[in-house]
Parts: sequence; structure tokens; C-alpha cells
Amino acid sequence: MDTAERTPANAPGPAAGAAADNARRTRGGARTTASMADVARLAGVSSQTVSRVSNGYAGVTEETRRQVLAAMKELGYRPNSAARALKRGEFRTIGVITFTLSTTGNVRTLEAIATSAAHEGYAVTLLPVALPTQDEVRGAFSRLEELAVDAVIVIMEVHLLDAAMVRLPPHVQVVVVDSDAGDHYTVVDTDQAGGSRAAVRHLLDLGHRTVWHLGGPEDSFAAQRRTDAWRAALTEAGRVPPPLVRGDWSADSGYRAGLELAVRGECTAVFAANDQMALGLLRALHEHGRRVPEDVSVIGFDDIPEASSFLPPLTTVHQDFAEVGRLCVQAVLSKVRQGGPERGTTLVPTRLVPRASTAPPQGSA
Amino acid sequence: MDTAERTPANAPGPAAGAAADNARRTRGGARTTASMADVARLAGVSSQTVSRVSNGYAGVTEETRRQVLAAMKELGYRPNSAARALKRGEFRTIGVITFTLSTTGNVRTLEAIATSAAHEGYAVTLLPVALPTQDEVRGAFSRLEELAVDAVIVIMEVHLLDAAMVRLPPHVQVVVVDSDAGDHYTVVDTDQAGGSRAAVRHLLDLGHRTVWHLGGPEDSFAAQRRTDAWRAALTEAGRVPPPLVRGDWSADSGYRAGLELAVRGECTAVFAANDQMALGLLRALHEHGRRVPEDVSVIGFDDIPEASSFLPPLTTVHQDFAEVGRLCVQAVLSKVRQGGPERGTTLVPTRLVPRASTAPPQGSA
DNA sequence: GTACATGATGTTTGCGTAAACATCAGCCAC
DNA sequence: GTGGCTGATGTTTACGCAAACATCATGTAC
Repeated sequence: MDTAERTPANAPGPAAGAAADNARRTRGGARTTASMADVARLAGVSSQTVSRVSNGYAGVTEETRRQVLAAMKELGYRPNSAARALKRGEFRTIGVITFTLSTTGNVRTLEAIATSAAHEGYAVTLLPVALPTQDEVRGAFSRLEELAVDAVIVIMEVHLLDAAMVRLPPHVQVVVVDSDAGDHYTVVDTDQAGGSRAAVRHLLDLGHRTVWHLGGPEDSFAAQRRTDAWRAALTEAGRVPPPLVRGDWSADSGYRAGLELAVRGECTAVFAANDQMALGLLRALHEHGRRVPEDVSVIGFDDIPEASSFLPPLTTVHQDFAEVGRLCVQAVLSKVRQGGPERGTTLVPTRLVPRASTAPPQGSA
Repeated sequence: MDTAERTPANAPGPAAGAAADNARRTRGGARTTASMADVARLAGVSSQTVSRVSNGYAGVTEETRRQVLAAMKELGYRPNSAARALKRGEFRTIGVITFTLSTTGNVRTLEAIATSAAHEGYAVTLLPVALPTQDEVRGAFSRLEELAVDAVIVIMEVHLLDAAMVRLPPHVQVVVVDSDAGDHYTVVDTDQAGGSRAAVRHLLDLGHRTVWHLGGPEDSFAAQRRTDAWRAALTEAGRVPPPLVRGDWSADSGYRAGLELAVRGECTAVFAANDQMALGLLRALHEHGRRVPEDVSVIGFDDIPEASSFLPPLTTVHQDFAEVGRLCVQAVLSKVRQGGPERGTTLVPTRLVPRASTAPPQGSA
């Protein structure tokens, strides 16, 4: 019994040796970190007192606290988060499930989530889904089931989530970005409709007869909403929506779509559903000798950092990803804390950023 | 009592009633998930047998296994990872510390890390560092100290890591991306030098007298290495390196630097340290009436997806971020498993992607 | 038939922490 | 001074899991 001869008092005295021994005891040959008990022995207090100091509870003498802190430092003590999580029943971790990080929006949102979460003392665990297939999504969620998270933020179309028939750990709260499922989930999203409307109005106000649209992929809810809003804004203004041209968000797809649009002389204004496609579009127009903005005006969506360096600098709709991320964390944590499954959609406003790719039409009219 | 009439089989019998009670016991009013004990009671076996089934050990009768699985399903049992981690002494989690996710490289590497880690049954926890200041870095690491991770991958300059004087939890293994500190850490990185050399050679082979360089920020090791290799390649070829122009990786900074370069008639070829700066450079050259590639050849680094849609499509050096991420995970897990602190640097090769922004010089020579 | 292996299962224990409860000294009121 | 009362600290316990060990049938060798 190494601890048998411990002198009571408040002070370790001869027991200090045993404490040190214990602190560097091994498990399976590997050095283990010191536990609360080790600190307690070295400081000559009970482990509960160490716990109190560790968690910053009142009711510990300044003297005792100092002693404990010193012991912690000497042993290099750090709380074992597994034990802590087990005891407290929470992990202080948020899981984020997202598709490919190749779109600016997802990345910026993720970054904002991580930053906000850190601020709240939460860690963020990343669950990438390589492909938007049911199997992949289901795989991610089944990994999630075994994962140590208190809440989940899903950055993806909710219909894929439903389609995957995932069952989440029952107590895990979910917030979804990019969806219209506000009646089933808590949703935080950019005001896609408002931004699209602003883009269309901007072009109409410049004097264009109508506005063409280079839309995103069919299975994207965000793309769908931008397209719907484009159509609605035109109809409201009494204009006839031209046929829809679709891309897949990539610059290449924008280029291919642009090849079609470039040969249509009647097309003087295009609203691209994101900046990357607008980039490809600019290239296609350029190659066909159609000047921007003299012959064709182009407006994008997102306001990626490079947009101001396009040729010409791109007029676009700015999204506040940081705010989206912040609101996601706030929403999901309020659900965790209050348990309430508040549903509904929160929209983050957008802002039109006029640059050099839009101008009044010059050829016709 | 729905389960009360269950016949004992191997045991409890009258005790079964308590099982149901316990399975739906509450904690602080909130419903708790079922534990192994609950499953065991319902299945009429010991919790150890449940554990065996849960972990796929042999030595369980098919009959028993079925019963246990059925009970698990009925109760919606999922293993508590905190308890598991506490018991096993490992978290199956890798922490990733990184600066801003606004650079393609970091993001792509992160994504590859997450994917590889998932493959190995590991989760990835993200620790963002908002600003490259010592305080921020130190903050990230102090959060890390309380974090449940077995290993850490650092995507940043190691000198910042050292400067922050961080002490990592002793048993946590580290792998660093983007550094030359292979003698102190395990480093995985792109072959910056090889890629830069290839870029310079490509331009010289086209007949350019020399190659200008639009370098990255001074505090970036990657930028430093690209710059060094550029200089070395020129010197080797007997050319005189022109003065260095620097940006900060952003397209805007490339534009500003481009304004300087555009007015220098003797500049016929530029090697930009990344594609974003190349984009800004293209814009500046265009605005000054200098055609690319006829008057000036431009080559980038990274091969971001948009590079093929630039005006003109950008010749660039392709980085295999997926491979970098994969190797990081492999390296860090081998350290975790073998405990060996193998140091040294692993380089991932690059590949030159010729597109339309480079050509033989036409004006002079 | 006894002894002894084998395989299936049950029992005990402890991981590190923190809540709940217990103790104990000092202090105040009357 | 006796009976609370307060504040500081110690003791017990349980969180959920899985390793280590214990048990107990059954089968098999001689």
C-alpha cells in the first residue's frame, strides 16, 4: 500500500515520493497523463477539491487553490475529457456534415461555425460526405451515431437527408443550412430569393429588356430558389423569362453554358447563380467577341474574394457566410441547452455589390 | 410491464421488471439513451455479452447474438463513446489545426484528411486559428489540451508553432504540413521546389530570357521555398533573377503587383506563386494592354478548379492535395499506433499543367 | 468414470470525473 | 455555553464500458 503511510495533516510530507511514482505510472508501457487523484495526493487534498479548482467553483481557500494549481502544473495535469464527458453526459462538441468543401459557401460557413463554436467552448467534428449519394450520406450518419457529439449542423440538401432515412441519436439536435424544410427542421440560410431578386432588379433598372439565368444544378435547393426568384422577379416586372440554362456550379459548366448564350444576340444580361459559373461565362463571352459589360452584362452570386479580380471585376450578390455560421451555432446550442426543437427558418440578408460587369445595354433598345 | 413475463432463460426472471424501468429512466428530465445494462437485461444476458456482440468478438452463440442484436435494436442502443474512450484510453479522433480556410490548399488538404481519417475509423476535430498571431495559436493549442484527440495535424508554419511555445499533451502525436522542420517533426508537404523548378524551366524552354516571380507572403514557408527554387533554377540556367515582387496570396495583391510588372517592357514571363495572384496579374496585364500569352507568359501554382476558366486558361503547377492529406493521416496514425516519433519530411510530387497562358516570347529576341 | 480441455457466458473491477452527501471546525446568537 | 449555521473540505457513488478473471456446462481422452 503505497498510500498507507500518508501523513494526514494538510501536507504531503513523506508521501510526496509516492505521488510522483504514481504520476509516472505506465499503462501498457505507454506513459499516461496524471489524473486528479495524482494531483490530489501531491497537493495533500482530496480529489474532489482538485475537481473544484479545476472547474473554478467557489468555496476553495485561496491557499488551497494555490497548492492545487501548483501540483497541477508540476504534474502537467489536464482533465481527461472522456471521463468528463461520461460524467457530465455531454461532449461539448458539434458535428458538421457537409458535402465537398470545394464550394466557397460551404467552406466559409464551416469556418464560421468552427470559430463561433470555439467561442462557445465547443469543438467541431467534421464529417465529410464524398458524394451526394444516399449510401454516402447514410454512411456519414452511421459514423455520426458512434460519434461524440451533442448536436449536428447539416450543410446540405435536406431531401438527401430524408432520403437516407437516417436515424439520429435521439437527443442530438440538428440545424440545417440550405433547405426549405423549416417546418421539419431548424433551418438557417442565406436569403436566396432576396438576393436573386436584387440581381434581376439591378439589371432591369439598368434598362435591360429581360434577364437570362445561368442556374445551378437541379438537385440543389439553393439553386432552385435562385431560379424561382429570378423567374418571379421577371414576371412581376412584366417581362418574359427566357429559357433557363443550367450549369453545375463549376466554372467549366459556366463556360459551356456561356458558349450557348454567346451566340444569342438578344441576350444582353445574364444572372449567374454563382461567381464560378460567372467566371466561365465571362470567358465564353470573351472568346466570342462579346464585350462585358458593353454587349452583355453579367452578375454573379456569392461574392467570392476573387470576384473583384475577374475580367471585368464582377458585379455580384454578397453572402454573409460568417453570419450564417454564427446563427447555426447559436441555434443549435440553444436547442441543446433548452431541449426545445424550435423549428423554422432564419434568413440572412444579402447585399448587391456593383462592380464593372454590369451596365446599361448599348446595342439595341 | 411489457417485459415482465419474459422467461428467465439463463437468469434474472423476476428482476426483468426493473429492466424496463431502468431503460427509460431519465436524467434531469431528459430521456437518456439505453446503456449496455439495459440491453443486457432485455436480452436476458450479461452486459459483458452485450459488449462482446457490440465489438464483434467471437465466442458468442449465433442464437445469443441474435437476441442481443434484437434487444439493441428495440432499445435503440448505441455505444457511449465517452465511456468507450475512457475505458480504452483513446478517442479515435485527430485534431486539425489550421489557419484560415480561405486558401484552396488548406481546404483541400483538410478535406482529404477528413476523408482518409473517416476511412480509418477516425473522426476529425477542427481547430481554426483566426489570425496568425502567437496568441491565437496558443489559444488553439490550449483548447486542444482539453480536447479529446489522439493526434494532431498542423497545417501551418511550424515557426509559429514554436514561437507560441505550446506544450502539447505529451502523448499526442503531431504531423505538420508546410514546413521544413523535418528534423523536429514529421512533415508532409508538396514538393514546392520541384514544382517551382518545373515552372521556371517551362518558361525558359519556351525561349524567355528570364522569369519574373510574383511571390507569396514572407512568413509563409511554402512561399519562401517557391521563391528560393525560382531563384535557384534561374541561376542554374545562367540567368539573372529579376527583382522579386511580393503579394499576399490574394488576387487583389496579384493585381497590385501586376500593375508594377505591366509597365516593365522587359518582363515577358511571370511565375506567380499561386493561381489567385495569377488571376489578379492577368487582370492588371489586360488593363495595361499587354496580351497574355503573346506579350507576357503567366504561370501559376496550385491548379485550382477555376484555373482552366481564367482568361486565358492558366498554365499552372498541379498540387495533389488529396495525396498530402492521405499521407498526413497515414503518418500520424502510424505514430499513434507504434508510438515511434519518426521524423523526416515526405514530399508529394507536382505536375505541370500547360494551358493557354504561356507561349514563346514574340516581341523581342 | 475421472481428468481435463474447450467454449460460452457471468461477475468483478476500475478507467477519471463530479454530483451528492457527510464531516468538521469556527462563529454567532441567545 | 449550547445549538444552530456557515464555509471548507473529505467520502461515497455512479457515469458506461470492457479487460481480467471466474464459472459452468459439455465434450473428449485415457
